[in-house]
Amino acid sequence: MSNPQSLPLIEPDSDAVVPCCPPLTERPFTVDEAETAARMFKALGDPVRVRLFSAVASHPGGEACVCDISDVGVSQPTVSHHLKKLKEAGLLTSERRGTWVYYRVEPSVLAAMGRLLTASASAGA
Amino acid sequence: MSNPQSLPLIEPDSDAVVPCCPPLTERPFTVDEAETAARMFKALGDPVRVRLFSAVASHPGGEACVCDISDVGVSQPTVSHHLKKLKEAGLLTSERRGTWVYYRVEPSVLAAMGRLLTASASAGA
DNA sequence: GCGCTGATTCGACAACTGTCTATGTTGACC
DNA sequence: GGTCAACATAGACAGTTGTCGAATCAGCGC
Repeated sequence: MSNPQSLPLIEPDSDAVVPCCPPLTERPFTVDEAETAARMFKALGDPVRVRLFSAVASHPGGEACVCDISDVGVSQPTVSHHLKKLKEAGLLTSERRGTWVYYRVEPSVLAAMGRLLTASASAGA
Repeated sequence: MSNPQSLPLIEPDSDAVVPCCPPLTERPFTVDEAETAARMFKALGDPVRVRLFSAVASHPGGEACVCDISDVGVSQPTVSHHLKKLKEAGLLTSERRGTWVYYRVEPSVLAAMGRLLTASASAGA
C-alpha cells in the first residue's frame, strides 16, 4: 500500500463524527457495533455520571475544573472514578493547568450518539 | 376502552416527546433528572440489548416477533430478560398476538434521548 | 525543602447485573 | 383433553460496578 496521495480523507469540518455505527434503525447491529455503542451508552448509564457530564457540558466555556463540579453527593475519589469512566468512553477530555484539572466535552462522540438516536426517531415507522 | 370523552389528552402530533429532561448542556441536571436519564441510557448500555433493540427498530413494520430477533448468541431466557429491561426503560412495548409476542419501538422515548444529546452536540462550544 | 491543596490511585466490600438451567404459563392444533 | 411451541419467570452463581477511607501524586507558595 504505497499510494501517498490517496490517504483516506478525514473530514476537516467540525461536523465530522466518529464513524461508530449506523442509526439504530438502519439494520441490525453487528457484535462489534453493538459493543461500541453500548460502551458509550453505558458511560451515561449512571446518575452521578449524568450529573457530572451535564455539569461540565453546561459550564461556561464548555469546560470545568473538578472542584467546580464535585458537589454531587459522593466522595471526591468517587467523583474522580466517574470522571475517569467518562474519559475512557471518550465523552470527556481532561487537561491539567497548574493545580487544577479541567474537563471538557468531546463534541464528536456526543454527536455520534445523538445521530444514532435521532435518525432512529425520525425513521420511526 | 370505552370512555372516549374523559381521557387525558395526549398530544396527537408525532413530535411529542416525553418531558424527561432538558438538553445535557443547558444546565446541571438535578438528581431526579439524572436518574431518569441514566435509566434510559443504562438500558442501551449492554451489547446484547443494543443488538435486540436495533433488530426490532430495523425490522420491517417497526416491530418484530421474539423468534425473529433471538439469534444474538445468548439463551432464550436471557433474551427475554433483556427485552424486559428494554420494556421497563420504556424503549420497547410488547403485544401478544396468538402464539407470538411482538416488540415495537417506542419512538417518543427514543426522540427524547436523541434531543438530550443532539441539542448538546450542536451547543458544543 | 516543607507544608498545603487539588486530584488520582489503591484496596476492600456490598450491591447489582448478565448468564445459565429448570420450570411455569399461554395459546394453537389435533 | 393432550401435546407442542413460544415466551416468561424463578433460582443460582460468577463477574462487574459503585462506593468509601487511606495512601499517593502533582503543583504552588513559603
